[in-house]
Amino acid sequence: MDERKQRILQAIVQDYIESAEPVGSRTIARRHDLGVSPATIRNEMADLEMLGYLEHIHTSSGRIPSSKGYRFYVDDLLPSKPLEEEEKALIDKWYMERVRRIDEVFQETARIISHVTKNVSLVLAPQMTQAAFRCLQFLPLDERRAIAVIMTDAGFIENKIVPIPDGAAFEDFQRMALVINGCLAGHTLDAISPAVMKTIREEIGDESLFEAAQEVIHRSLDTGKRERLYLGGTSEILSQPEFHDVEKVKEILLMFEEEQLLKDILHAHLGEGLKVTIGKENEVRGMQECSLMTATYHLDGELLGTIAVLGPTRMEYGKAMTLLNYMNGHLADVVKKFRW
Amino acid sequence: MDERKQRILQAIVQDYIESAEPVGSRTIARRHDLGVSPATIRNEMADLEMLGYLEHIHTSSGRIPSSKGYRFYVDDLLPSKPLEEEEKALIDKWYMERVRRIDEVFQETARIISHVTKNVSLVLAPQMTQAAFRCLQFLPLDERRAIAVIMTDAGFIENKIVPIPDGAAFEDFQRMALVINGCLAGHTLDAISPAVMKTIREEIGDESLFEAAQEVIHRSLDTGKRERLYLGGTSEILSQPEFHDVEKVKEILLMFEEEQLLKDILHAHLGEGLKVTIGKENEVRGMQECSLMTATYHLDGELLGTIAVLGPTRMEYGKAMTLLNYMNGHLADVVKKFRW
DNA sequence: TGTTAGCACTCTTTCCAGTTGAGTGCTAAA
DNA sequence: TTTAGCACTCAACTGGAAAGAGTGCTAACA
Repeated sequence: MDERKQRILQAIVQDYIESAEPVGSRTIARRHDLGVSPATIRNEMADLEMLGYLEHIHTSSGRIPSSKGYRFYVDDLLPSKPLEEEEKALIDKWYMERVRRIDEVFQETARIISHVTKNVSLVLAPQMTQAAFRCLQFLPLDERRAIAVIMTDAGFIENKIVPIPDGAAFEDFQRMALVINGCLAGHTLDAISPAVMKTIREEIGDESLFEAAQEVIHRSLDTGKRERLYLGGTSEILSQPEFHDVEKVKEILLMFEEEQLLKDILHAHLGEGLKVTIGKENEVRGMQECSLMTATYHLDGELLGTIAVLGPTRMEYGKAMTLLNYMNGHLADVVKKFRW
Repeated sequence: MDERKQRILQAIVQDYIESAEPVGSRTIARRHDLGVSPATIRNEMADLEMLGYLEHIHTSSGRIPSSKGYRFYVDDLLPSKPLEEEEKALIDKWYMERVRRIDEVFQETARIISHVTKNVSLVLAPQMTQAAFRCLQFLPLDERRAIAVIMTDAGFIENKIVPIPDGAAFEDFQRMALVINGCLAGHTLDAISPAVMKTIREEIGDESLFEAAQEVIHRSLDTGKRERLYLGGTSEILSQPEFHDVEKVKEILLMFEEEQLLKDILHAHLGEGLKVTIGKENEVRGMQECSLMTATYHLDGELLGTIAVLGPTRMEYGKAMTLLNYMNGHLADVVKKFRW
């Protein structure tokens, strides 16, 4: 793979991303100053096809990049350009204007990403399991019920109604809260071991009270695992010529409805930094003609969540990468602002 | 509009709903036992077109119903049939299997409606403004902050972090909670008047404390107004031949992204019972080739929210109406089960 | 007088053949 | 090694012909 081949591949990928039409040797020669004639380019293209970087619909059509071609382009040929200052300012402005509560941060992030990249965006919001348990408190509701309020370090508060077992009083619950807080404070929720639970059981003593406690803790774990997913710009993707076929649109919309599937996909990329999965590299049916770019964002070293761009393989990788890299670092600042 | 015309109109609408093709006199004569020849039907069709119930694409095409035609069909010709017992059982099963928390009730309702009708469903979940304020409590968070927990009769609990003003202590907040609970208990949130606020101000005495209280109350009002909207089956609509054109799909998907617009539309129908808005009767651009069927559900006489079916004008009105009527009565029961 | 059969007419859809144009692959010359 | 030239391929477009569905009108019929 000599340098000229690389330049030609780069030219083809860029032209194809722009035009969505198979590109021919003549077009490349005219639009890019490679200093060689179309015939030479044709020879190189034949080689590139042999090597698996390009594809051919039929004998007399131009070339389009294969998944392998995009992969090489993304890994080695992508011209990097930082985000414009004014774009950064605009993004800050959007956050300022439209976000009032912490969960709106993610909604707005999804909006921004889809708006800038003209593709679908996905934002997986922090899961409580990664955040440390902070404290649990009970509030009296009526004679037979109490409200459990559970807080974590990441700024999330959950609540649940618990029935007070016969023979117990609200005061027992308050005592129980002390025990639980003593044992669990600082633990991440998925680090709560059976041994710790056993200690709690012994300290509480009463079996029916412990069952209530267990339910609360179980619930907080359960809620924690329920990561939230925000989708943006599902209609943007329809502007792309590859989605002019309604059947394909349907397939992808159907995928968007399967929230758990999307969460699992994003979850699998958690902690991997910026990663691009191109075309057939995607295992999920319905995404084989798409590329997915994911990035994980952090806050003070603690894993927070995943942001992603989903578009046709012919997406503007450079732009998407630039934006995700920026949001990656920026999102932590925004979250901090809307934290406690 | 004699009876024969009505039967012919009914036959045309039904056939068109089924086939999505303009229907001709011969088809009607063959498929429906009207006892007259195609020629007679042609004459009647010409009359119906004159009266505005039918439309004509070009000289030699069959007829399709106009908005007026659908309107007459829905109002006067719709054959009513109750939901099958087994369908009811299936719906109950779905709720049982998939719903764990109160907000999942609405998500699942949307799923069920879209699944049964093969159209898009919209569910506007209860707004707190309609629910009565139950009580407010504070929990200590640290020296300078407290957590406010607000509960309403409808089973919703919201929380918010409030800073404790300099010079005040957590105990002042507890005193404040007593005052607020005394003044607001039983009020619906939108019935909290300036006069009541003034009383609270006087009873609290301290200005900075009152400001904190005001913020909490304002926040609970604010959250209350944020009705939640659940969408289901956006991909279903693509199976309909009228959405084979990607431009139309895009237009409607774009509408789905404007959550506030959808909320406003559903909100406008709140309290009107079962209502059908057909084709051009819809004022919103992008919905002019669709019909929207809405129904409001109640719980113990208290307004809860709106459920709706959105589909092409050629939707199966009978089925949708049957289902909405059933869900209408049924949803209250389900909500009750998942309430406190 | 309402109903029906017959027929001419309209318009869409489908098919086919011919043409155009973009693009390739190969060969031979520079 | 590069390039010009040329034959070849294939998709996309064009125009016309034929088929088919359906209408509207007229005249006959019960």
